[in-house]
Amino acid sequence: MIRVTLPDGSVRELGAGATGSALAASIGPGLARAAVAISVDGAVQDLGRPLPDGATVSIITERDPDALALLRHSAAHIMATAVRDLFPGAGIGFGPAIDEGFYYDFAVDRPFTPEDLEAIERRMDEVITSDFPFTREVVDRSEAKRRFADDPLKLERISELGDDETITVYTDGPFVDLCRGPHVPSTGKLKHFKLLSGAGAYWRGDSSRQMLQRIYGTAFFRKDELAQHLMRLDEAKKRDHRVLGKQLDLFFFHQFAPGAAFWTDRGTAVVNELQRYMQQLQRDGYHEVRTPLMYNKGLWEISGHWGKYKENMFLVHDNETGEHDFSLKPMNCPSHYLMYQQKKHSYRELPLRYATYDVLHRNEVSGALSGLTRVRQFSQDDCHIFLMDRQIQAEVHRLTNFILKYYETFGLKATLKFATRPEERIGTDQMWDEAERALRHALEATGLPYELKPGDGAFYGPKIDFDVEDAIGRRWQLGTIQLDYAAPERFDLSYVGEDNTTHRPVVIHRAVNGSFERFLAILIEHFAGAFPLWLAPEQVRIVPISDAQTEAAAAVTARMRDAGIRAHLDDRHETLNYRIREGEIAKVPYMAVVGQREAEGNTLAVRTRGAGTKQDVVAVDEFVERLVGDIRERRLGPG
RNA sequence: GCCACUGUAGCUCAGGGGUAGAGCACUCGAUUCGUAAUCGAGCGGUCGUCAGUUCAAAUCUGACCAGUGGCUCCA
Repeated sequence: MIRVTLPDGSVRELGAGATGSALAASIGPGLARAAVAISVDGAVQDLGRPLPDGATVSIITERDPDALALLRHSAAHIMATAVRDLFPGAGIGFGPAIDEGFYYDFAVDRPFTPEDLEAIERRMDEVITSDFPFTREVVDRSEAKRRFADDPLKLERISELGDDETITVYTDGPFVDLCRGPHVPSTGKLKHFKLLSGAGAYWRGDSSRQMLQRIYGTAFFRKDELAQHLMRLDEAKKRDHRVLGKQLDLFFFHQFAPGAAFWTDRGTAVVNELQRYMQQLQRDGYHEVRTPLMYNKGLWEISGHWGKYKENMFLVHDNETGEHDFSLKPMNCPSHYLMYQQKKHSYRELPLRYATYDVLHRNEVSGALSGLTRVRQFSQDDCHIFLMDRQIQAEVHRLTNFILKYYETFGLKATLKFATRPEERIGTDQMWDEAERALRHALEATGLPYELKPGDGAFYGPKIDFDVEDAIGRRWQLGTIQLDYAAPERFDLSYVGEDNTTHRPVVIHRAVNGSFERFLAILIEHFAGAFPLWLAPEQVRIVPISDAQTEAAAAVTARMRDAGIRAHLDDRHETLNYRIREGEIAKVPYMAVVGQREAEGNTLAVRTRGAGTKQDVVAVDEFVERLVGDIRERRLGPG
């Protein structure tokens, strides 16, 4: 007899050697059906394993957050089962559950085609129908090596396992895999899955190692969840900023300038608007500066970039020395330090905030480039703040509020991450204690929840990162507040304190957008191209019904432009329907139609984006006033 | 950088060893219209670049350029 304690505190007696499945069955048939695994003293394990006496257990069902990862891991095994069947001799790499599904890497002699994926899916269906149980077996090292003698990838993994680790092997039907587990009880548990794509992936992510073929897939417990996930992927595709950017005529790329965007007049209007907003927010207490884009290597030697970051810098050839002694700047920080060094600073000036929008270049490897999200040329809303230790808390508090307010303007919900001292770091423990304490206090003052990332800080100081969630639930890391104790040392920065002696300031690196390029990519996808009025490249399109109203419509357009509104007149000799359609496709927030009635009455028939034929006849004055107000307040909408 | 795929008109795409196709856009003409495509005509391409194979290459081969997906969320 054994006794186990359930989550509600009750104790159950079971026969010796009773398994999780037996426990579930003893509680009820519904639970037995819904059970996928069991937590024993906090560790998740297979239902089929015997329960130890005296354990505290809880049955894990589909509703449990851990259950999905388990299902997906099992799905990866089922996929491998199918692949091994269709591609005998395929080597088996890693096959974990990931955030949105699972993958498995295979050593095969050719990449998988879309047809292969379909065939694998069909074979998986058969494996599922067979409802093979997942069985666990503990083996010793030599037995493990014997079992996987024909698979060098697995042998490599086995040789790395520590002597104190239990080596386990899982079998489902014909497929045997080295695996830590746990798994769902049988292959039949997998009902709703889809293979999504195949791609090359290095063994262990190391580009000097063998290239494997990876298959990505996803799986859910419920059919509607899978359908919803697939719909979300589809929605993300539709919102792709690269597609919308072309459609809305915002920017383009050219093969002669890989990784650097060309901004059209429309795109430039949006970027300018973003920068103007940032400038407005930074009117008080910030010094906007401009510094050179290109520097002699001497600067990079001091900053440490020449040693550690050279690979990512664009070096420039100097005709006089014949050497590549110059580099385009990949970051603004050193420029700001040089600017700080130019004068002697009093403690009274601190915190001193230098803000800039300078263009930066980073030589990303060609394969990493992607639309506006990974580029080689970009500009940041960068700011470096020089301050005293005791000012850190107040400054971080101020910055955090600033950043959150900014995101709120776009309807982006932010979450915070707090990264503390890493293993490899500079500075004393006392300094880190103080820095982390100050950051944490500032964080807590916001009243927002934050995630702790121990050991994730920079070597030169702790940091706060800001993640935002967009309209379709995707997360992006954007802003950052980083404390830096190293740079002031390297650049010998100082200020004169109240005591009339020299002190070392601390530097805070702060970015809100990250880069304008990437932020705009996120905004395009977040708004699906339908920018709020204040950001829209074209805010109003004025559409006269016939030539008789062209003059009146032109007068309205001029009137709006005078009021600072980006208004365009569409007096082409096309039908009204045609022009309305084009305006809708261009996602212009408002179309103001001028017919005879409007021209005579000094009104506009306003069509609001997304509102269809529902129109709103308003006086020109009133409409202009309304738009100017909405733009000034940077209201979200319309739509 | 590495692997796979892709590159045909301004855009989206079809075709494919024997003189380049469609729709939209653009130009011109007609239409002057009340809220998502009026009709007709016309213009437009060294088929990403450079080599090679071939009687013949947009098509096959190679190199290069560019784009797309991916390159440990650890058995």
